[in-house]
Amino acid sequence: MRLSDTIEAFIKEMMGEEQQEVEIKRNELAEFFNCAPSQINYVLATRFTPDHGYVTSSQRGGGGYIRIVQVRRSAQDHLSYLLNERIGNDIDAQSAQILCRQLAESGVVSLADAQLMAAAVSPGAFSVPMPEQVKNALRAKILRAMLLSIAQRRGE
Amino acid sequence: MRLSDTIEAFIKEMMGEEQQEVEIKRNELAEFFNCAPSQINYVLATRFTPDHGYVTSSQRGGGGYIRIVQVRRSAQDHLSYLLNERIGNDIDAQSAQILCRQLAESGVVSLADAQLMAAAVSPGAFSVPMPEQVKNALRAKILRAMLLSIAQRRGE
DNA sequence: TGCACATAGGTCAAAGAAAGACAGAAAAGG
DNA sequence: CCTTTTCTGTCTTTCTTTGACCTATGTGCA
Repeated sequence: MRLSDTIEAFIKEMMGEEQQEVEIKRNELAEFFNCAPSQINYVLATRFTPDHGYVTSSQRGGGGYIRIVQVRRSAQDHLSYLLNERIGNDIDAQSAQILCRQLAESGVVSLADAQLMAAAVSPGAFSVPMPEQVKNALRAKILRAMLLSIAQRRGE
Repeated sequence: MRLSDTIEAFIKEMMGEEQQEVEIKRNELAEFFNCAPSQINYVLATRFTPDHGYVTSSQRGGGGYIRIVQVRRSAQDHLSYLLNERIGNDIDAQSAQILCRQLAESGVVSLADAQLMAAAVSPGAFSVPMPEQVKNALRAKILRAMLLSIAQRRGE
């Protein structure tokens, strides 16, 4: 069995049934499996992506950690679709507004969330001199980040 | 748990419910936690700034002390302060994160909203090639737009 | 009054502790 | 073989902790 698979299994094992969330220490884990720390990143990058239903966050420096949260089953498919297909690498202001409204109407996100997202990517918020292309790319990233944040909500 | 976090928690614990204010002895506290006195300054500088909702003052010499006062604002005041004073024409990523967190901690917005806003102005969401100055300007606009959206939904 | 000394806290830079990024080597699959 | 996946190593970035030196305040004594 490949190391990556072993580490993947180990992390999933750690993630209990109730608590779909786990916090690891990259260096400790690497030491435990006797591998380079960056191996852990490889596992995360290839097996714990949003497409796989996971969102990760981390903290550097003394006492640092990596937190892996499993996205709720119901939200996962939507998330992959939105991230990969609906929002591309760029999205114009109007499409973004429409998307936010649809998300609210279809009940994927709350009205409040949708309004917040819409405000963040509104033309007004983006009224700063820079090429439209860059704006569209940025809008996509911001929407993406916000959706990941919503997907990440769980438990507390 | 990091020492800084422990000290932060300890100080917040000391701060009673009514009495939103506490006076500490830097050296005593350092002795208690078995650390360098300047560690206390680090905690204050990173967790008890005005952005975090605290104001500190101190007195040197015999009988010296550090006083930490928590500033309590109404939700309205807090929002208008951010909109009119704190967020200027630009704001860096870290300040924005801290501001969002503070909004949640002071109960002005829900934790979910705060996280959503934080995600929108996070370094990750802004990982597109453009000068930091422009990013900061845009961050300010986006943050402002989101806060206005929240203020508005509070309106009716 | 004024100076010496003890007692505090302040500043800053360097060291330490993690995690991230990315290129390139090694191994597996076909 | 050649391509793709896995793994390692090196350098970078971020956050924390420590330590050395500085400044301010209070006190006692000439």
